[in-house]
Amino acid sequence: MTLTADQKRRRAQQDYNGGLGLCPARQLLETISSKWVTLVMLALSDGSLRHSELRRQVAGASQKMLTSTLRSLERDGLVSRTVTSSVPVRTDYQLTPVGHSLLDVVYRLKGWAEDNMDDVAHARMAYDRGRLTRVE
Amino acid sequence: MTLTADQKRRRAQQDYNGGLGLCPARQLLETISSKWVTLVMLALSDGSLRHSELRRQVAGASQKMLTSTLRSLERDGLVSRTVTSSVPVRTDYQLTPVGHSLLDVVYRLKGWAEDNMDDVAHARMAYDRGRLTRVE
DNA sequence: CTGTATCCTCTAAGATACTG
DNA sequence: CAGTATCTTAGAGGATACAG
Repeated sequence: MTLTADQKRRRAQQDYNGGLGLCPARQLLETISSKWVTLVMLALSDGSLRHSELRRQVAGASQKMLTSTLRSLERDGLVSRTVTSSVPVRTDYQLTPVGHSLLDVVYRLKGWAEDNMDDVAHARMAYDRGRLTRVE
Repeated sequence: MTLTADQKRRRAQQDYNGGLGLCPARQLLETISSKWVTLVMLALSDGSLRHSELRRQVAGASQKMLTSTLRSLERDGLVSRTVTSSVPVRTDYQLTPVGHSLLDVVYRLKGWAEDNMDDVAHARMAYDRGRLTRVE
């Protein structure tokens, strides 16, 4: 059986989605690139916080996003959640050891970014300038 | 002037989008979490490749995505593009030094993922199991 | 206080077809 | 060979209202 290049590509696409898509590194990228994940983890870096405290500290996140971010972090075992059934309810969140180790990795990312994003920004400007002069 | 909590949150949202949204680390995350960026960079890690070679090596990427990924990498100065105006045209791509240094960071990410994503996967299963028994 | 549930919007990614 | 142009779609993120 002979496959066209296009068919091969589509099959590869399947492979990607079912195989590489499950690759650990890919999953990690998807986790930490979620909009609020790093900010929440950062907020929790020096201790546990209540939901309302997080809300204040990670200002800008809607309640829905804060909750869903926390849920996914909890699900991944990066954050632990402690509910105190008083009235009113009290909920505390804190990084697990795994969560802390991930935060270390995030700091490395941050380090590279701070060291190099200036260059990147300049490259972008140069590139865009080139495009403009060619277009106008 | 007094702001409601909601007004404060919305202002914070603005601040985020106009301020933190421009934070280097955030930009970096957005770059490398784009679906094909890491795969393309990986493919280019041991030398330059032509467009068609990349197409074969990064199987699964549509032509559009491959091109647009390459464009954004070029714009950021992570990849350089060399066009040879023969017939037919020949285009070669290779990582710049900055691109290589970013690849190093990506390898760190990959390392953490390989070391910890097992734990994460187990945490997920445990979490989901809990949810299920509660729901059923 | 801590959350769900609903609806809406916007954009990354993909399918497809065409050009120098 | 290398690339652009257009259309479509799935899902992340956000606004709002309600509930234990």
